[in-house]
Amino acid sequence: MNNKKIPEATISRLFVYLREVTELDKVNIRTISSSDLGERTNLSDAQVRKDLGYFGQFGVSGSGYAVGELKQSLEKILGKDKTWNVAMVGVGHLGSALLTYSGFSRHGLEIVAAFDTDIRKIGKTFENVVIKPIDDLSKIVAGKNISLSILSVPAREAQDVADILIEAGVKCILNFAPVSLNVPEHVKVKDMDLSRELETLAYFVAGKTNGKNK
Amino acid sequence: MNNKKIPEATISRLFVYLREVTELDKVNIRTISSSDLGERTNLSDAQVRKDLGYFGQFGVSGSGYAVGELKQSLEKILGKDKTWNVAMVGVGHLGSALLTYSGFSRHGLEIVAAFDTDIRKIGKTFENVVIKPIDDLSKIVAGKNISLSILSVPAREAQDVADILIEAGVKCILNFAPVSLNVPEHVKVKDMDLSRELETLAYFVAGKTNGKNK
DNA sequence: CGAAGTTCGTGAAATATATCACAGTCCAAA
DNA sequence: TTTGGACTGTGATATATTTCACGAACTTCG
Ligand SMILES: NC(=O)c1ccc[n+]([C@@H]2O[C@H](COP(=O)([O-])OP(=O)(O)OC[C@H]3O[C@@H](n4cnc5c(N)ncnc54)[C@H](O)[C@@H]3O)[C@@H](O)[C@H]2O)c1
Ligand SMILES: NC(=O)c1ccc[n+]([C@@H]2O[C@H](COP(=O)([O-])OP(=O)(O)OC[C@H]3O[C@@H](n4cnc5c(N)ncnc54)[C@H](O)[C@@H]3O)[C@@H](O)[C@H]2O)c1
Repeated sequence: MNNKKIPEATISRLFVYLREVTELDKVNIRTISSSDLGERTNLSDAQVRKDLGYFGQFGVSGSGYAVGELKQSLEKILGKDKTWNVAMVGVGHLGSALLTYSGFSRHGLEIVAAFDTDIRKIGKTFENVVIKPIDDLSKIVAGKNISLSILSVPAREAQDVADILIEAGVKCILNFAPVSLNVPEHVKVKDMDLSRELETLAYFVAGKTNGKNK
Repeated sequence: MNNKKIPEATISRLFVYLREVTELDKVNIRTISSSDLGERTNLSDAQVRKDLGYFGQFGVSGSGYAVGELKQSLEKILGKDKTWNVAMVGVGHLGSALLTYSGFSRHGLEIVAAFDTDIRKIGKTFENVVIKPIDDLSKIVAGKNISLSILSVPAREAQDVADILIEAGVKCILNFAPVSLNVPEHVKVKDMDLSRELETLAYFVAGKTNGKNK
């Protein structure tokens, strides 16, 4: 039916559609058109239809998409019946906020292991996760079959830790350290460089607005 | 010389190049080729040259880019001589980690105001920033000429707070709440949806790897 | 100095992604 | 049942972004 390559952006948007139809479902809205769904997600109606179109035909001409069905279909497509184990490395300011965040598990993401080098932190427990020394990483990641990781160590440590994670078999890294990580082909990194994102936003409103000369 | 529209992705990468040449400069490397710079940033040599090409000619055929000059040029292009005031709304787990992060100010981003609704938090100080009630937002944002903001309130509150921010004159929102914000044309939102990013990563390694059925 | 070897800058080509636009389908109402 | 209106699904088109590829500029070295 459709064997074209699916853009990564499409997958990412599918999660947004799912979030939206989940909300609609809660308030007993039964049907939604691509244009309404687009409006709610700040996307065009065509974008919505095209994204869904990669995976089949979910809509009904004349009335739109059945919310319940679309929700189920998206959950199926996106593998929402699965749970992902996640390893967290670097339980500092940011790491501990993430570690205590309950939102992940609602999305099937379970932080099942956390690592740090600071002996004052090792052994402490956050949300049922005991912080382990980094030297235990390899064994634990393999043992718990972990393929996702969150990296929130200082920039200077990030590459070393990434290497350890990859060596241990991790396949994805959500990287908060402001460095470009060097990783093999089969490993996916998503950089979450907050400063950079803010600065990029600022760039596009500069001139119109009010950055101050130092 | 060049009046084509510059891709946002290019701007974002420029910050990466700048980070890299800053490091090179520190260790007294004087010259770097586009292919070396690309290697360090996980980009192609052509990409590097094209990105820089939007802003002029910085390179020297046969030897590459002079690190010091490139650094200065990038700083100029990216407005690194400016400082941006940032407002932070929602000083919870995530917000307080961000508030205490020293990395922002190293990039010319100063969190100069923080807001919350929780009376137990109002009045407390983090890194010289006193947490204020949300009702003071409008006045303070206008008074301090703030155009950037970080939104880390619960999802259900996010749209309301965004409206307040926009009404107060903020032009950019770095949004950590997992909701699609509705904003006017002239306001830029960057979603930082951590769960979604992790799930999207997971999607692309699924099959090859080990999500567990619930 | 001249030749060999690098590397840039940049149009042109290739890819990737988003939008358009409309035939075809379905619904609802009379 | 028929008609009008509301929508989808999807090729075709447009736009955006990246990669290619090569002439020209520059460096180095014998
Ligand atoms: N805190 C923020 O709000 C924020 C914002 C943007 C980016 N970041 C980035 O996120 C990363 C973490 O920031 P943070 O503020 O949480 O820093 P932090 O110093 O509070 O925490 C870092 C943690 O990593 C641990 N660590 C250091 N080396 C390690 C290693 N080799 N293996 C395992 N653990 C190690 C430290 O013991 C510490 O607990 C940094 O790269 C920072 O630039 C943080
Ligand atoms: N904590 C994390 O690691 C994490 C990870 C991913 C996403 N997020 C998202 O970031 C947001 C914040 O998460 P958190 O864990 O820090 O939550 P939190 O509950 O710890 O903090 C939220 C803060 O916002 C304040 N608040 C609530 N309503 C407000 C309003 N109308 N105006 C001003 N302040 C208000 C609360 O008093 C609280 O201090 C949420 O949307 C969450 O989904 C958090």
